[in-house]
Amino acid sequence: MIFFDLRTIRLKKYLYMIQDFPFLEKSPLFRGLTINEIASEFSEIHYQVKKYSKGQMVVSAGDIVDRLLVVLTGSVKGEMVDFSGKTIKIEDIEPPKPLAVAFLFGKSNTFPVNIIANEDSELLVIPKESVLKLFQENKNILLNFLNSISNRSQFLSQKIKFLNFQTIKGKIANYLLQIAQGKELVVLDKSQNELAELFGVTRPSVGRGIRDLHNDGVIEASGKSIKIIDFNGLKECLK
Amino acid sequence: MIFFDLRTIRLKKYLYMIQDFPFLEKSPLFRGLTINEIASEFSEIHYQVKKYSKGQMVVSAGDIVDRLLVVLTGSVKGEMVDFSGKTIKIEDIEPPKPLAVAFLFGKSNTFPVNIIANEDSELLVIPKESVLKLFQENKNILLNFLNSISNRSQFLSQKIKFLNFQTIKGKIANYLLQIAQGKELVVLDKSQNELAELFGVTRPSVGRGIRDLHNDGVIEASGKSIKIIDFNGLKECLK
DNA sequence: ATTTTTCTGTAACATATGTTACAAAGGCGA
DNA sequence: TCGCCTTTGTAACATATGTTACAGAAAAAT
Repeated sequence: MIFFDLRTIRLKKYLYMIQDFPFLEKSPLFRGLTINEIASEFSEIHYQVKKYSKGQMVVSAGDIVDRLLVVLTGSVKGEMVDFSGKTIKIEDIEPPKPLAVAFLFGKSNTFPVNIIANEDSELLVIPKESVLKLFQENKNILLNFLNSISNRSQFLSQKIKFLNFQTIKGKIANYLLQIAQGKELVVLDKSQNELAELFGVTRPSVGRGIRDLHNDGVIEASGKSIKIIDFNGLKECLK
Repeated sequence: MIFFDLRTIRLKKYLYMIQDFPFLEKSPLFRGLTINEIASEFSEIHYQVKKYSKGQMVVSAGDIVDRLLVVLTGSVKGEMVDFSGKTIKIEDIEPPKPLAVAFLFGKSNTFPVNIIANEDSELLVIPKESVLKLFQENKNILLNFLNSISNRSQFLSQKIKFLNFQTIKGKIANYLLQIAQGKELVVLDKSQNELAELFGVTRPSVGRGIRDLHNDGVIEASGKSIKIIDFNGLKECLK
Protein backbone atom coordinates (compact mmCIF):
# COMPACT_ATOMS: atom_id res chain seq x y z
CA MET A 1 0.00 0.00 0.00
CA ILE A 2 1.14 3.50 -0.77
CA PHE A 3 0.93 6.13 1.90
CA PHE A 4 0.39 9.75 1.05
CA ASP A 5 1.63 12.37 3.43
CA LEU A 6 -0.04 15.63 2.61
CA ARG A 7 2.84 17.65 3.94
CA THR A 8 5.13 15.82 1.58
CA ILE A 9 2.92 16.71 -1.35
CA ARG A 10 3.05 20.36 -0.51
CA LEU A 11 6.77 20.23 0.10
CA LYS A 12 7.51 18.38 -3.11
CA LYS A 13 5.59 20.90 -5.14
CA TYR A 14 8.23 23.40 -4.25
CA LEU A 15 11.15 21.07 -4.63
CA TYR A 16 10.25 19.89 -8.11
CA MET A 17 9.15 22.03 -10.99
CA ILE A 18 7.54 20.54 -14.02
CA GLN A 19 10.05 22.50 -16.06
CA ASP A 20 12.77 20.28 -14.60
CA PHE A 21 11.46 17.51 -16.79
CA PRO A 22 11.41 18.95 -20.30
CA PHE A 23 11.24 15.51 -21.90
CA LEU A 24 7.66 15.35 -20.63
CA GLU A 25 6.96 16.90 -24.02
CA LYS A 26 7.77 13.49 -25.42
CA SER A 27 5.47 11.64 -23.05
CA PRO A 28 2.61 9.85 -24.75
CA LEU A 29 0.31 11.83 -22.52
CA PHE A 30 1.65 15.28 -23.25
CA ARG A 31 2.68 14.91 -26.85
CA GLY A 32 1.87 18.03 -28.81
CA LEU A 33 2.27 20.35 -25.86
CA THR A 34 5.31 22.44 -25.05
CA ILE A 35 6.86 22.11 -21.62
CA ASN A 36 5.50 25.54 -20.78
CA GLU A 37 2.00 24.54 -21.73
CA ILE A 38 2.38 21.42 -19.65
CA ALA A 39 3.63 23.44 -16.70
CA SER A 40 0.76 25.85 -17.03
CA GLU A 41 -1.75 22.99 -17.00
CA PHE A 42 -0.03 21.55 -13.96
CA SER A 43 -0.10 24.81 -12.09
CA GLU A 44 -3.83 24.27 -11.78
CA ILE A 45 -3.77 20.79 -10.34
CA HIS A 46 -2.40 18.69 -7.53
CA TYR A 47 0.48 16.38 -8.18
CA GLN A 48 3.66 15.15 -6.59
CA VAL A 49 6.99 13.63 -7.50
CA LYS A 50 7.97 10.50 -5.65
CA LYS A 51 11.31 8.77 -5.47
CA TYR A 52 11.86 5.03 -5.45
CA SER A 53 15.12 3.23 -4.99
CA LYS A 54 16.27 0.27 -7.04
CA GLY A 55 14.26 -2.85 -6.40
CA GLN A 56 11.62 -1.00 -4.41
CA MET A 57 8.03 -1.91 -5.06
CA VAL A 58 6.17 1.04 -6.48
CA VAL A 59 2.76 -0.59 -6.31
CA SER A 60 1.68 -4.09 -5.45
CA ALA A 61 -0.80 -6.06 -7.48
CA GLY A 62 -4.13 -5.41 -5.85
CA ASP A 63 -3.44 -1.82 -4.81
CA ILE A 64 -6.14 0.69 -5.61
CA VAL A 65 -5.44 2.84 -8.64
CA ASP A 66 -6.65 6.32 -7.80
CA ARG A 67 -3.83 8.20 -9.41
CA LEU A 68 -1.91 8.31 -12.63
CA LEU A 69 1.81 7.55 -12.56
CA VAL A 70 4.34 8.82 -15.06
CA VAL A 71 7.94 7.66 -15.03
CA LEU A 72 10.21 10.72 -14.94
CA THR A 73 13.64 9.21 -14.37
CA GLY A 74 15.04 5.71 -14.04
CA SER A 75 12.77 2.89 -15.13
CA VAL A 76 10.27 0.50 -13.66
CA LYS A 77 8.93 -2.87 -14.68
CA GLY A 78 5.55 -4.51 -14.40
CA GLU A 79 5.45 -8.15 -13.52
CA MET A 80 2.69 -10.59 -12.89
CA VAL A 81 2.82 -12.99 -10.03
CA ASP A 82 1.04 -16.28 -9.93
CA PHE A 83 -0.13 -18.02 -6.80
CA SER A 84 3.08 -19.94 -6.32
CA GLY A 85 5.12 -16.77 -6.52
CA LYS A 86 6.46 -17.33 -10.00
CA THR A 87 6.71 -14.08 -11.90
CA ILE A 88 6.72 -13.08 -15.52
CA LYS A 89 7.91 -9.70 -16.59
CA ILE A 90 5.31 -7.96 -18.66
CA GLU A 91 7.26 -4.91 -19.67
CA ASP A 92 9.72 -2.22 -18.83
CA ILE A 93 8.43 1.30 -18.57
CA GLU A 94 10.92 4.04 -19.32
CA PRO A 95 10.57 7.79 -19.01
CA PRO A 96 8.45 9.56 -19.89
CA LYS A 97 5.80 6.89 -20.15
CA PRO A 98 2.73 6.68 -17.98
CA LEU A 99 1.69 3.55 -16.18
CA ALA A 100 -1.54 2.18 -14.83
CA VAL A 101 -3.25 4.02 -17.65
CA ALA A 102 -5.76 1.25 -18.13
CA PHE A 103 -6.72 0.97 -14.50
CA LEU A 104 -7.55 4.53 -13.65
CA PHE A 105 -10.96 4.03 -15.18
CA GLY A 106 -13.00 0.91 -15.66
CA LYS A 107 -14.47 -1.58 -13.24
CA SER A 108 -11.57 -2.86 -11.29
CA ASN A 109 -9.30 0.02 -10.36
CA THR A 110 -6.73 -2.26 -8.81
CA PHE A 111 -3.32 -2.96 -10.22
CA PRO A 112 -3.07 -6.36 -11.89
CA VAL A 113 0.71 -6.40 -11.66
CA ASN A 114 3.48 -5.46 -9.32
CA ILE A 115 5.40 -2.41 -10.37
CA ILE A 116 9.02 -2.49 -9.31
CA ALA A 117 11.76 0.09 -9.78
CA ASN A 118 14.51 -1.28 -12.01
CA GLU A 119 16.81 1.42 -10.69
CA ASP A 120 16.53 4.60 -8.68
CA SER A 121 13.55 6.30 -10.23
CA GLU A 122 11.28 9.31 -9.91
CA LEU A 123 7.60 9.13 -10.67
CA LEU A 124 5.08 11.86 -11.26
CA VAL A 125 1.91 11.15 -9.33
CA ILE A 126 -1.36 12.75 -10.41
CA PRO A 127 -4.59 12.04 -8.52
CA LYS A 128 -7.52 10.92 -10.60
CA GLU A 129 -9.52 14.11 -10.04
CA SER A 130 -6.61 16.10 -11.36
CA VAL A 131 -6.40 13.89 -14.40
CA LEU A 132 -10.06 14.56 -15.12
CA LYS A 133 -9.38 18.25 -14.73
CA LEU A 134 -6.55 17.99 -17.25
CA PHE A 135 -8.94 16.31 -19.68
CA GLN A 136 -11.41 19.12 -19.34
CA GLU A 137 -8.78 21.80 -19.73
CA ASN A 138 -6.95 20.30 -22.63
CA LYS A 139 -8.42 18.23 -25.43
CA ASN A 140 -4.96 17.21 -26.53
CA ILE A 141 -4.23 15.48 -23.27
CA LEU A 142 -7.52 13.66 -23.47
CA LEU A 143 -6.81 12.40 -26.97
CA ASN A 144 -3.33 11.40 -25.90
CA PHE A 145 -4.81 9.48 -23.03
CA LEU A 146 -7.22 7.68 -25.34
CA ASN A 147 -4.30 6.79 -27.52
CA SER A 148 -2.21 5.55 -24.62
CA ILE A 149 -4.88 3.35 -23.24
CA SER A 150 -5.58 1.98 -26.68
CA ASN A 151 -1.94 1.23 -27.26
CA ARG A 152 -1.97 -0.59 -23.97
CA SER A 153 -4.76 -2.86 -25.15
CA GLN A 154 -2.98 -3.39 -28.39
CA PHE A 155 0.17 -4.31 -26.57
CA LEU A 156 -1.70 -6.80 -24.44
CA SER A 157 -3.42 -8.29 -27.47
CA GLN A 158 -0.05 -8.81 -29.05
CA LYS A 159 1.26 -10.31 -25.88
CA ILE A 160 -1.56 -12.80 -25.77
CA LYS A 161 -0.92 -13.79 -29.31
CA PHE A 162 2.73 -14.18 -28.55
CA LEU A 163 2.32 -16.09 -25.34
CA ASN A 164 -0.38 -18.34 -26.53
CA PHE A 165 -0.02 -19.06 -30.14
CA GLN A 166 3.45 -20.10 -30.71
CA THR A 167 5.89 -22.77 -29.87
CA ILE A 168 9.20 -21.55 -28.56
CA LYS A 169 10.71 -21.97 -32.00
CA GLY A 170 7.85 -19.90 -33.31
CA LYS A 171 8.46 -17.14 -30.81
CA ILE A 172 12.14 -17.05 -31.66
CA ALA A 173 11.42 -17.06 -35.37
CA ASN A 174 8.93 -14.26 -34.87
CA TYR A 175 11.42 -12.27 -32.85
CA LEU A 176 14.22 -12.80 -35.34
CA LEU A 177 12.12 -11.78 -38.30
CA GLN A 178 11.00 -8.73 -36.41
CA ILE A 179 14.47 -7.45 -35.55
CA ALA A 180 16.10 -8.66 -38.76
CA GLN A 181 13.93 -6.41 -40.90
CA GLY A 182 14.83 -8.37 -43.98
CA LYS A 183 18.57 -8.34 -43.35
CA GLU A 184 20.16 -11.74 -43.01
CA LEU A 185 22.61 -10.90 -40.25
CA VAL A 186 21.17 -10.28 -36.83
CA VAL A 187 22.85 -9.54 -33.54
CA LEU A 188 20.57 -10.28 -30.63
CA ASP A 189 20.03 -7.30 -28.38
CA LYS A 190 18.89 -9.45 -25.50
CA SER A 191 20.38 -12.34 -23.56
CA GLN A 192 18.69 -15.71 -23.61
CA ASN A 193 17.55 -14.94 -20.11
CA GLU A 194 15.78 -11.80 -21.23
CA LEU A 195 14.24 -13.56 -24.18
CA ALA A 196 13.01 -16.28 -21.87
CA GLU A 197 11.43 -13.66 -19.65
CA LEU A 198 9.84 -11.99 -22.65
CA PHE A 199 8.45 -15.23 -23.99
CA GLY A 200 7.34 -16.53 -20.63
CA VAL A 201 9.46 -19.67 -20.93
CA THR A 202 12.65 -20.96 -19.34
CA ARG A 203 16.14 -20.08 -20.38
CA PRO A 204 17.28 -23.56 -21.46
CA SER A 205 14.21 -23.77 -23.63
CA VAL A 206 15.26 -20.65 -25.47
CA GLY A 207 18.69 -22.15 -25.96
CA ARG A 208 17.16 -25.34 -27.23
CA GLY A 209 14.89 -23.44 -29.56
CA ILE A 210 17.80 -21.60 -31.12
CA ARG A 211 19.77 -24.82 -31.42
CA ASP A 212 16.82 -26.54 -33.08
CA LEU A 213 16.46 -23.76 -35.61
CA HIS A 214 20.17 -24.05 -36.23
CA ASN A 215 19.98 -27.81 -36.68
CA ASP A 216 17.00 -27.41 -38.95
CA GLY A 217 19.29 -25.33 -41.11
CA VAL A 218 17.16 -22.21 -41.18
CA ILE A 219 19.65 -20.14 -39.19
CA GLU A 220 23.28 -20.24 -38.23
CA ALA A 221 23.63 -19.24 -34.62
CA SER A 222 26.72 -18.57 -32.63
CA GLY A 223 26.26 -16.64 -29.45
CA LYS A 224 24.35 -13.47 -30.11
CA SER A 225 25.21 -13.46 -33.81
CA ILE A 226 22.63 -15.10 -35.98
CA LYS A 227 22.60 -15.48 -39.71
CA ILE A 228 19.31 -16.23 -41.32
CA ILE A 229 19.81 -18.89 -43.97
CA ASP A 230 16.27 -19.62 -44.99
CA PHE A 231 13.74 -16.86 -44.56
CA ASN A 232 10.88 -18.99 -45.78
CA GLY A 233 11.83 -21.78 -43.46
CA LEU A 234 11.84 -19.31 -40.61
CA LYS A 235 8.39 -18.11 -41.58
CA GLU A 236 7.25 -21.72 -41.64
CA CYS A 237 8.28 -21.96 -38.01
CA LEU A 238 5.71 -19.35 -37.11
CA LYS A 239 3.79 -22.53 -36.37
CA MET B 1 -12.55 -6.23 -46.09
CA ILE B 2 -15.72 -4.36 -45.41
CA PHE B 3 -17.33 -2.35 -48.15
CA PHE B 4 -19.44 0.68 -47.42
CA ASP B 5 -22.08 1.72 -49.88
CA LEU B 6 -23.10 5.29 -49.22
CA ARG B 7 -26.56 4.75 -50.56
CA THR B 8 -27.02 1.98 -48.07
CA ILE B 9 -26.05 4.26 -45.27
CA ARG B 10 -28.64 6.82 -46.20
CA LEU B 11 -31.25 4.19 -46.78
CA LYS B 12 -30.61 2.45 -43.50
CA LYS B 13 -30.96 5.66 -41.59
CA TYR B 14 -34.58 5.67 -42.53
CA LEU B 15 -35.15 2.02 -42.03
CA TYR B 16 -33.74 1.88 -38.55
CA MET B 17 -34.43 4.30 -35.77
CA ILE B 18 -32.24 4.43 -32.72
CA GLN B 19 -35.44 4.22 -30.72
CA ASP B 20 -35.88 0.69 -32.06
CA PHE B 21 -33.07 -0.37 -29.78
CA PRO B 22 -34.06 0.85 -26.32
CA PHE B 23 -31.61 -1.48 -24.61
CA LEU B 24 -28.88 0.81 -25.91
CA GLU B 25 -29.49 2.54 -22.60
CA LYS B 26 -27.76 -0.45 -21.05
CA SER B 27 -24.79 -0.31 -23.38
CA PRO B 28 -21.49 0.40 -21.66
CA LEU B 29 -21.14 3.34 -24.00
CA PHE B 30 -24.49 4.96 -23.38
CA ARG B 31 -25.04 4.12 -19.76
CA GLY B 32 -26.60 7.00 -17.92
CA LEU B 33 -28.46 8.32 -20.94
CA THR B 34 -32.08 7.73 -21.80
CA ILE B 35 -32.94 6.30 -25.19
CA ASN B 36 -34.28 9.70 -26.18
CA GLU B 37 -31.06 11.41 -25.23
CA ILE B 38 -29.15 8.79 -27.19
CA ALA B 39 -31.40 9.29 -30.20
CA SER B 40 -30.96 13.03 -30.01
CA GLU B 41 -27.18 12.67 -29.96
CA PHE B 42 -27.39 10.32 -32.92
CA SER B 43 -29.54 12.69 -34.92
CA GLU B 44 -26.44 14.84 -35.23
CA ILE B 45 -24.08 12.21 -36.56
CA HIS B 46 -23.62 9.63 -39.27
CA TYR B 47 -24.14 6.00 -38.48
CA GLN B 48 -25.62 2.88 -40.00
CA VAL B 49 -27.00 -0.46 -38.98
CA LYS B 50 -25.55 -3.50 -40.70
CA LYS B 51 -26.81 -7.06 -40.75
CA TYR B 52 -24.66 -10.15 -40.64
CA SER B 53 -25.80 -13.70 -40.97
CA LYS B 54 -24.66 -16.56 -38.79
CA GLY B 55 -21.04 -17.46 -39.33
CA GLN B 56 -20.35 -14.42 -41.44
CA MET B 57 -17.11 -12.61 -40.81
CA VAL B 58 -17.78 -9.11 -39.54
CA VAL B 59 -14.18 -8.00 -39.70
CA SER B 60 -10.98 -9.83 -40.42
CA ALA B 61 -7.86 -9.52 -38.37
CA GLY B 62 -5.85 -6.80 -40.06
CA ASP B 63 -8.79 -4.71 -41.22
CA ILE B 64 -8.55 -1.01 -40.56
CA VAL B 65 -10.58 0.19 -37.60
CA ASP B 66 -12.05 3.52 -38.58
CA ARG B 67 -15.42 3.04 -37.00
CA LEU B 68 -16.94 1.91 -33.77
CA LEU B 69 -19.15 -1.16 -33.76
CA VAL B 70 -21.90 -1.89 -31.27
CA VAL B 71 -23.75 -5.18 -31.22
CA LEU B 72 -27.48 -4.52 -31.40
CA THR B 73 -28.95 -7.96 -31.86
CA GLY B 74 -27.58 -11.48 -32.03
CA SER B 75 -24.02 -11.97 -30.86
CA VAL B 76 -20.53 -12.05 -32.28
CA LYS B 77 -17.26 -13.55 -31.17
CA GLY B 78 -13.68 -12.45 -31.42
CA GLU B 79 -11.11 -15.06 -32.17
CA MET B 80 -7.41 -15.00 -32.75
CA VAL B 81 -5.83 -16.92 -35.52
CA ASP B 82 -2.27 -18.10 -35.54
CA PHE B 83 -0.17 -18.68 -38.61
CA SER B 84 -1.20 -22.27 -39.00
CA GLY B 85 -4.86 -21.35 -38.87
CA LYS B 86 -5.52 -22.57 -35.33
CA THR B 87 -7.96 -20.31 -33.56
CA ILE B 88 -8.71 -19.46 -29.98
CA LYS B 89 -11.89 -17.78 -29.01
CA ILE B 90 -11.20 -14.66 -27.06
CA GLU B 91 -14.71 -13.72 -26.12
CA ASP B 92 -18.34 -13.47 -27.01
CA ILE B 93 -19.80 -10.03 -27.43
CA GLU B 94 -23.50 -9.70 -26.77
CA PRO B 95 -25.79 -6.73 -27.23
CA PRO B 96 -25.48 -3.96 -26.42
CA LYS B 97 -21.72 -4.10 -26.10
CA PRO B 98 -19.30 -2.22 -28.30
CA LEU B 99 -16.39 -3.87 -30.00
CA ALA B 100 -13.07 -2.72 -31.35
CA VAL B 101 -13.12 -0.11 -28.62
CA ALA B 102 -9.40 -0.43 -28.07
CA PHE B 103 -8.46 -0.08 -31.70
CA LEU B 104 -10.26 3.04 -32.69
CA PHE B 105 -7.45 5.08 -31.19
CA GLY B 106 -3.82 4.21 -30.63
CA LYS B 107 -1.02 3.33 -33.00
CA SER B 108 -2.22 0.33 -34.85
CA ASN B 109 -5.85 0.84 -35.84
CA THR B 110 -6.15 -2.63 -37.27
CA PHE B 111 -8.17 -5.42 -35.78
CA PRO B 112 -6.07 -8.01 -33.98
CA VAL B 113 -8.80 -10.62 -34.17
CA ASN B 114 -11.43 -11.91 -36.48
CA ILE B 115 -14.94 -10.97 -35.52
CA ILE B 116 -17.51 -13.53 -36.54
CA ALA B 117 -21.27 -13.51 -36.13
CA ASN B 118 -22.40 -16.31 -33.79
CA GLU B 119 -25.89 -15.95 -35.17
CA ASP B 120 -27.83 -13.52 -37.32
CA SER B 121 -26.84 -10.18 -35.88
CA GLU B 122 -27.23 -6.45 -36.34
CA LEU B 123 -24.44 -4.04 -35.63
CA LEU B 124 -24.46 -0.31 -35.18
CA VAL B 125 -21.62 1.25 -37.11
CA ILE B 126 -20.34 4.69 -36.14
CA PRO B 127 -17.47 6.31 -38.06
CA LYS B 128 -14.60 7.58 -35.97
CA GLU B 129 -15.30 11.26 -36.67
CA SER B 130 -18.81 10.77 -35.40
CA VAL B 131 -17.50 9.12 -32.27
CA LEU B 132 -15.32 12.14 -31.62
CA LYS B 133 -18.31 14.35 -32.14
CA LEU B 134 -20.24 12.32 -29.58
CA PHE B 135 -17.40 12.81 -27.12
CA GLN B 136 -17.53 16.54 -27.60
CA GLU B 137 -21.27 16.71 -27.27
CA ASN B 138 -21.63 14.47 -24.30
CA LYS B 139 -19.21 14.09 -21.43
CA ASN B 140 -21.05 11.00 -20.27
CA ILE B 141 -20.34 9.13 -23.45
CA LEU B 142 -16.69 10.08 -23.22
CA LEU B 143 -16.40 8.80 -19.68
CA ASN B 144 -18.24 5.65 -20.65
CA PHE B 145 -15.80 5.16 -23.47
CA LEU B 146 -12.86 5.58 -21.13
CA ASN B 147 -14.39 2.99 -18.88
CA SER B 148 -15.03 0.57 -21.72
CA ILE B 149 -11.56 0.80 -23.06
CA SER B 150 -10.14 0.38 -19.59
CA ASN B 151 -12.27 -2.66 -18.96
CA ARG B 152 -10.95 -4.06 -22.16
CA SER B 153 -7.39 -3.76 -20.97
CA GLN B 154 -8.36 -5.26 -17.68
CA PHE B 155 -10.01 -8.15 -19.42
CA LEU B 156 -6.92 -8.76 -21.49
CA SER B 157 -4.69 -8.57 -18.42
CA GLN B 158 -6.83 -11.18 -16.78
CA LYS B 159 -6.72 -13.29 -19.86
CA ILE B 160 -2.95 -13.21 -19.93
CA LYS B 161 -2.80 -14.23 -16.33
CA PHE B 162 -5.19 -17.01 -17.01
CA LEU B 163 -3.56 -18.28 -20.15
CA ASN B 164 -0.07 -18.04 -18.88
CA PHE B 165 0.08 -18.66 -15.25
CA GLN B 166 -1.81 -21.76 -14.62
CA THR B 167 -1.79 -25.42 -15.31
CA ILE B 168 -5.02 -26.84 -16.61
CA LYS B 169 -5.87 -28.04 -13.12
CA GLY B 170 -5.21 -24.52 -11.96
CA LYS B 171 -7.52 -23.04 -14.56
CA ILE B 172 -10.27 -25.45 -13.64
CA ALA B 173 -9.78 -24.80 -9.95
CA ASN B 174 -9.88 -21.10 -10.60
CA TYR B 175 -13.02 -21.43 -12.64
CA LEU B 176 -14.74 -23.63 -10.08
CA LEU B 177 -13.93 -21.32 -7.21
CA GLN B 178 -15.18 -18.42 -9.23
CA ILE B 179 -18.57 -19.87 -10.06
CA ALA B 180 -18.98 -21.74 -6.79
CA GLN B 181 -18.95 -18.54 -4.77
CA GLY B 182 -18.32 -20.46 -1.57
CA LYS B 183 -21.05 -23.01 -2.15
CA GLU B 184 -19.88 -26.59 -2.32
CA LEU B 185 -22.21 -27.76 -5.06
CA VAL B 186 -21.55 -26.48 -8.53
CA VAL B 187 -23.23 -27.22 -11.81
CA LEU B 188 -21.05 -26.32 -14.74
CA ASP B 189 -22.66 -23.88 -17.11
CA LYS B 190 -20.33 -24.79 -19.92
CA SER B 191 -19.42 -27.98 -21.73
CA GLN B 192 -15.88 -29.28 -21.60
CA ASN B 193 -15.55 -28.10 -25.14
CA GLU B 194 -16.43 -24.56 -24.19
CA LEU B 195 -14.12 -24.65 -21.21
CA ALA B 196 -11.33 -25.89 -23.43
CA GLU B 197 -11.94 -23.01 -25.77
CA LEU B 198 -11.96 -20.57 -22.89
CA PHE B 199 -8.74 -21.91 -21.44
CA GLY B 200 -6.99 -22.25 -24.76
CA VAL B 201 -6.41 -25.99 -24.31
CA THR B 202 -7.84 -29.17 -25.79
CA ARG B 203 -11.00 -30.87 -24.69
CA PRO B 204 -9.49 -34.14 -23.47
CA SER B 205 -7.12 -32.11 -21.35
CA VAL B 206 -10.05 -30.46 -19.61
CA GLY B 207 -11.52 -33.87 -18.97
CA ARG B 208 -8.24 -35.13 -17.62
CA GLY B 209 -7.90 -32.07 -15.41
CA ILE B 210 -11.31 -32.66 -13.87
CA ARG B 211 -10.54 -36.33 -13.41
CA ASP B 212 -7.24 -35.51 -11.75
CA LEU B 213 -8.91 -33.12 -9.33
CA HIS B 214 -11.43 -35.85 -8.63
CA ASN B 215 -8.72 -38.45 -8.05
CA ASP B 216 -6.84 -36.01 -5.85
CA GLY B 217 -9.96 -35.98 -3.72
CA VAL B 218 -10.54 -32.25 -3.82
CA ILE B 219 -13.74 -32.51 -5.83
CA GLU B 220 -16.32 -35.12 -6.70
CA ALA B 221 -17.21 -34.78 -10.34
CA SER B 222 -19.92 -36.50 -12.29
CA GLY B 223 -20.86 -34.90 -15.56
CA LYS B 224 -21.64 -31.28 -15.04
CA SER B 225 -22.30 -31.69 -11.33
CA ILE B 226 -19.32 -31.03 -9.17
CA LYS B 227 -19.08 -31.11 -5.42
CA ILE B 228 -16.18 -29.34 -3.86
CA ILE B 229 -14.78 -31.52 -1.11
CA ASP B 230 -11.71 -29.61 -0.12
CA PHE B 231 -11.75 -25.88 -0.71
CA ASN B 232 -8.21 -25.44 0.54
CA GLY B 233 -6.98 -28.22 -1.66
CA LEU B 234 -8.63 -26.54 -4.60
CA LYS B 235 -6.95 -23.28 -3.75
CA GLU B 236 -3.64 -25.12 -3.58
CA CYS B 237 -4.21 -26.19 -7.16
CA LEU B 238 -4.10 -22.58 -8.24
CA LYS B 239 -0.61 -23.78 -9.04
C1' DA C 1 45.94 -9.40 -15.47
C1' DT C 2 43.09 -11.72 -12.49
C1' DT C 3 39.01 -12.65 -10.41
C1' DT C 4 34.17 -12.75 -10.43
C1' DT C 5 29.99 -12.75 -12.48
C1' DT C 6 27.04 -13.50 -16.09
C1' DC C 7 25.94 -15.90 -20.21
C1' DT C 8 25.85 -19.86 -23.32
C1' DG C 9 25.68 -24.71 -24.61
C1' DT C 10 24.08 -28.88 -23.52
C1' DA C 11 22.45 -33.10 -21.28
C1' DA C 12 19.30 -36.39 -18.68
C1' DC C 13 15.18 -36.67 -16.92
C1' DA C 14 10.35 -35.43 -15.36
C1' DT C 15 5.99 -33.78 -16.56
C1' DA C 16 2.16 -31.49 -18.75
C1' DT C 17 -0.29 -31.19 -22.60
C1' DG C 18 -1.58 -32.35 -27.35
C1' DT C 19 -3.30 -35.98 -30.66
C1' DT C 20 -6.14 -39.42 -32.03
C1' DA C 21 -9.39 -42.63 -31.24
C1' DC C 22 -13.37 -44.95 -29.59
C1' DA C 23 -17.13 -46.33 -26.57
C1' DA C 24 -20.69 -45.09 -23.39
C1' DA C 25 -24.02 -41.72 -21.71
C1' DG C 26 -27.11 -38.02 -22.26
C1' DG C 27 -30.23 -34.92 -24.57
C1' DC C 28 -33.56 -34.17 -28.28
C1' DG C 29 -36.45 -34.29 -32.19
C1' DA C 30 -39.15 -37.48 -35.25
C1' DT D 1 -39.58 -45.23 -28.45
C1' DC D 2 -36.04 -44.92 -31.92
C1' DG D 3 -32.23 -42.96 -33.96
C1' DC D 4 -29.17 -38.97 -34.15
C1' DC D 5 -26.10 -35.76 -32.48
C1' DT D 6 -23.53 -33.84 -28.74
C1' DT D 7 -21.06 -34.55 -24.69
C1' DT D 8 -18.33 -37.19 -21.57
C1' DG D 9 -14.89 -40.55 -20.07
C1' DT D 10 -10.79 -42.53 -21.03
C1' DA D 11 -6.71 -44.67 -23.13
C1' DA D 12 -2.18 -45.03 -25.71
C1' DC D 13 1.03 -42.51 -27.56
C1' DA D 14 3.76 -38.36 -29.25
C1' DT D 15 5.81 -34.14 -28.18
C1' DA D 16 7.03 -29.77 -26.14
C1' DT D 17 8.56 -27.70 -22.36
C1' DG D 18 10.21 -27.49 -17.60
C1' DT D 19 13.86 -28.83 -14.12
C1' DT D 20 18.25 -29.35 -12.61
C1' DA D 21 22.83 -29.50 -13.32
C1' DC D 22 27.37 -28.47 -14.85
C1' DA D 23 31.18 -26.92 -17.77
C1' DG D 24 33.17 -23.66 -20.78
C1' DA D 25 33.00 -18.87 -22.89
C1' DA D 26 32.40 -14.16 -22.56
C1' DA D 27 32.00 -9.98 -20.18
C1' DA D 28 32.53 -7.08 -16.29
C1' DA D 29 34.69 -5.74 -12.23
C1' DT D 30 38.78 -5.39 -9.45
